[in-house]
Amino acid sequence: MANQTQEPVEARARRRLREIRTELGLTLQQIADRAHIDVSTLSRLESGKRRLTLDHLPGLAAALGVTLEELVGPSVPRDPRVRSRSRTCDGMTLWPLTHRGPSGGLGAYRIQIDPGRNSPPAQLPVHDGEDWLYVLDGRLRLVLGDEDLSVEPGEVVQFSTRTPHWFGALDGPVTVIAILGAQGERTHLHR
Amino acid sequence: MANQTQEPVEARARRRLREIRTELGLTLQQIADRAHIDVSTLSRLESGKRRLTLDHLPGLAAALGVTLEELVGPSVPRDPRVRSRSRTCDGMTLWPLTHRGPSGGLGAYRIQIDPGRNSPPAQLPVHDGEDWLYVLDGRLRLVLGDEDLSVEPGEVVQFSTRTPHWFGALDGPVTVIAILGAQGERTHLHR
DNA sequence: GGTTTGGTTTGCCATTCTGGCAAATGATAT
DNA sequence: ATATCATTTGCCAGAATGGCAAACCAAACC
Repeated sequence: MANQTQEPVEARARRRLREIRTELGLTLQQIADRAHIDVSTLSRLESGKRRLTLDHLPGLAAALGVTLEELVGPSVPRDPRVRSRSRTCDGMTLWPLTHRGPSGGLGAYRIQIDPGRNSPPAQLPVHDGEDWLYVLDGRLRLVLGDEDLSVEPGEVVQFSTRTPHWFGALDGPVTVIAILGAQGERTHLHR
Repeated sequence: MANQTQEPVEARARRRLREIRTELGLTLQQIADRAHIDVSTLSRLESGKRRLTLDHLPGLAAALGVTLEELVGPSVPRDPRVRSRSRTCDGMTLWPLTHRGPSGGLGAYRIQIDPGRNSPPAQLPVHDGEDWLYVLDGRLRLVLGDEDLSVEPGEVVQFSTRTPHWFGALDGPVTVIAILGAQGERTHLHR
């Protein structure tokens, strides 16, 4: 056999496949469609009942929004630590990344946005401060005043929260890193 | 087929296999032996008459003395937008994520740390401000005063830059999102 | 020329694996 | 209980596998 003393690359890739998919809250069907393979095939790939080949990788990596290396590479899995302290509201799950430190009303979060959070309320919140977002996975829909933007993975937006604003999912789950300035309660509605 | 619009990963791996082997002046037999596979199999792998699977890779990479990544190659790079404005220094590549805005001396970066940047200088920098790091990939080595920490993907660290500090790679390339406060030039060395 | 000597490719074939549909099973919500 | 969605499994004709031995191909050397 080709792989004896070494690590089981294929098995690990399989495990990550499932890990990442479930973390993103996606179904076999969704990924299978995006990767142009059959659901049953994907099921068997993940569960080890079918050989995962090299040419499966690009499609699957793209479908999951990760790099090829994240599937085959030797790097460690993801954040079990941050996981426990999450809270959910308004179709988003927030993992606080900062210990509420001396730096005042500023918070950093890893935010997982539900595909369902895809249209803004009639009135957009306005408050003091500045928000900063970095999109890790998925496409973010950002409404800023009159503008309705789409933000792609790897892109960044930064804006004053005095502008009426809202963000959500464009067409699937989204993961962002967010620095939210002035998390205060003095949030007003607008228009 | 699993791979249509994407690139032919398997074909590329095959090509590299042969390229590297011939460049090293090694024979099929030698590599086959080291990788514990049959010569005929290796021949067919290289010439595309047999499917190259994930579990072939570690053995072959080891036999050729290259990393797994060198065979499966650089994945499609993300974020072409941010990519162009990078700058490199001290074994790190920085992609600015903030437009130097009104928020003063605060900068957000996506930082790629070279595996070579793995040991701190004799004197650690000290300056005003606060740094915040979120590890995306790889393991970060963080030296903070007397502590020598390892930070895993998904984990976060936040510290005052008045503490003597340094960060680099632990055992491979690292990608982090960093918010560096007070990027000022008034950096001093310590001890 | 003809032969020798690596190096590489191919014939063979019992066994295993593949892909993709449809149907079964599991899990949740109503 | 029932409807709905997600995941797993049965099926099976056709394709791929592995590994031995034989064939092929060059280049070097009588």
